Amino acid sequence: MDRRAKIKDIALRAGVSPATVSRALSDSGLVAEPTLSRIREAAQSLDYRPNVRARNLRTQKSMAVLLVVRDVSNPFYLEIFKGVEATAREAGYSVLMGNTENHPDRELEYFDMLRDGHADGMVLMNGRLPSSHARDAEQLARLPIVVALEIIEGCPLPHVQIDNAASAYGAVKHLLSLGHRRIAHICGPVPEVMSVLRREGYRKAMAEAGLAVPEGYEPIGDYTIPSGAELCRQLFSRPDKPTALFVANDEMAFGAINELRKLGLDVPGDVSVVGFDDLFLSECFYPPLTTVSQPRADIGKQAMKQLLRVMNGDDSVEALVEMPTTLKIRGSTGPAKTSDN
Amino acid sequence: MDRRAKIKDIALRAGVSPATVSRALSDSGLVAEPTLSRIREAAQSLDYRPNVRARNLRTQKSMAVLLVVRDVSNPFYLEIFKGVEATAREAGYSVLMGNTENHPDRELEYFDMLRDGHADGMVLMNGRLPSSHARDAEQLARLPIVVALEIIEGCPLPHVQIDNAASAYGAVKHLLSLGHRRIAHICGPVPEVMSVLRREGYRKAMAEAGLAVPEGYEPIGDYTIPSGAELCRQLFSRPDKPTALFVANDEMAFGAINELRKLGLDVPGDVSVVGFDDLFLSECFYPPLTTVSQPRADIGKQAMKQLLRVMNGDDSVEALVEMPTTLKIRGSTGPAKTSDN
DNA sequence: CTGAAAGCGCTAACAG
DNA sequence: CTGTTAGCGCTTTCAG
Repeated sequence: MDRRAKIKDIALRAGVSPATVSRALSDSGLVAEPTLSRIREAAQSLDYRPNVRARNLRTQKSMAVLLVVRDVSNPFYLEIFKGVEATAREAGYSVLMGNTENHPDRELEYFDMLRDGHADGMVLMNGRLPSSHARDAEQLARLPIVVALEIIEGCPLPHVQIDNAASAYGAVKHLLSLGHRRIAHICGPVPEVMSVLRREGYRKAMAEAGLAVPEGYEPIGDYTIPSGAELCRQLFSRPDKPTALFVANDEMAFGAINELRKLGLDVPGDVSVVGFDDLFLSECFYPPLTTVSQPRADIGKQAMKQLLRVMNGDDSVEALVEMPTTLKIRGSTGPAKTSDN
Repeated sequence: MDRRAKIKDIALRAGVSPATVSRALSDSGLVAEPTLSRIREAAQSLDYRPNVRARNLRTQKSMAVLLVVRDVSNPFYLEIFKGVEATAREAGYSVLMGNTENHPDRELEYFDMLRDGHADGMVLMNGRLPSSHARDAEQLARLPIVVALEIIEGCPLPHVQIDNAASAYGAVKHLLSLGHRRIAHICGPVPEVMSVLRREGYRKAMAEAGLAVPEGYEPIGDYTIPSGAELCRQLFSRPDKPTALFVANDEMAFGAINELRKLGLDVPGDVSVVGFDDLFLSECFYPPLTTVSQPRADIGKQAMKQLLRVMNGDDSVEALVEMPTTLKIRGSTGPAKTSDN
């Protein structure tokens, strides 16, 4: 007996029809007791396992979801993976990794996978839609997709995100409260929404404090370490050097801090730095980075939860779930030197 | 026309049989030219996409592989994900995330998924087998599984790994060449093979240098930052404080360095530290960490390549692929103080 | 509560 | 080169 037992085999052994076996094994409650346990025993003794491919065809489901990111090797996603994976598992879904590398072709590919039945739903963290899909809002809204982390403007799909502007605002407020006045902002790749929003928060806090943002105080980076270093160097070659930096993500903040060290400037003695994201390692960096912490695992969980609702046709889907951030005040920020005020 | 076109629809429109359509669309080369393009056009105009679920059932394949790790949120895996994903994609496979959290139940679960046809193969980075499978080597060897990164002793499956002992040996040699004599080793969770091998490399280098390893110079950690900090503190409360540390992974090395800072010791001025793994951020850590760099993306690629061979019944599968490591010498190691010799 | 029958959409013999 | 036929293994009407 080498081949896998199928439902038919167990029907034969239990002396019932395949249909009954199917019903018994799916806990439908439609099978009576003497039969039920007979079937279960037969299944057990034959070491039966349902063939998912057959089931998938019949039910037109895959019990899998697609988790699409720009770059699987970005550490930022790690805990989101975990959150999504945990929630998906619980509901019986498995998770397919999608990696777009910011290629429009690949972005489209995952939409196709959805269409083709590779997966039943998708958590999209890609920040944009394939152009072919962006047009028709009606049709788009019907797709089983939840947008997480990133924000796609004017997109009718449910979103799970943080309040980027408010979080940035809070971070800058913190610097202000420490007495800083010359606060520069190393910005993300505008015009991406997320970067724009974080910059907005910065501007709002500055404006409220009655501070003008000097020309060139908002250089634009690309979220990478070298970019943070480079822009920091630029900023500190100015006559009006900042005493504090609000950096749009932690990686650029790392780059900036290392650059400051090279310039002989102490953090936070000479310059305070606030990041955004709270990466693994931001805490054990030296100095420990003050940063806006996103509840990444929860974002993953929420996104998957929403997606489950979408896939179940549950109408309690929320168009927008906003997750709270917290400013983690650590060692990279300190009071402004009084001479600098 | 709302419903998806199926092969039958396009057969109808092109005036051929479904079988011919299937052949045409799969580039089998069995369809002649006038027919071929007619079919392609029909498919195009109907916006046809094959239903993967039907195909999967028919072909008894899933065109998916399972990538099983202990903890998806461990940054170490990031580039491996990328390597596996890239190679899998190229071959038309998608990648399912598997996360065991070191639970035997979950480990088994993924083996079951393989059996059940969720995936056609598995890259196992879990370091052990479910007890139910460990017994029967014959049967195990027939499963489409490649073990990567971790080493499972006596397991007949193909492995893709690095030479842990030799890499550790090289790391310690580096410290020796800098004049260090009191070199301690913060060890991983023995008796796990990987930790044992790294310790072996350390011991070998020490022995060759004619140095005895003092009692307690090889404390055992669990690869986490706090564990590195704690063991470092212990080590430096001894009378015979080390002048150098070889730490079994980068995370514990981070913990150790932060602890040294707290103790008022300079790295590398007072103490040199070598890590293992070369994480994202090890380079931008302060001081930049000297560490053994594993070619993670390549490990992922190789593992997937081997798995493709296994799944294709290709007999060129190598039982063991050993990937080369390189010692990245950065700022956390320096010459021993002469007074310490 | 159980059985019979139909079919999900595709591919692969087997003929022609 | 193309058509016919027969399932892959399961679930789900529809009857009884």
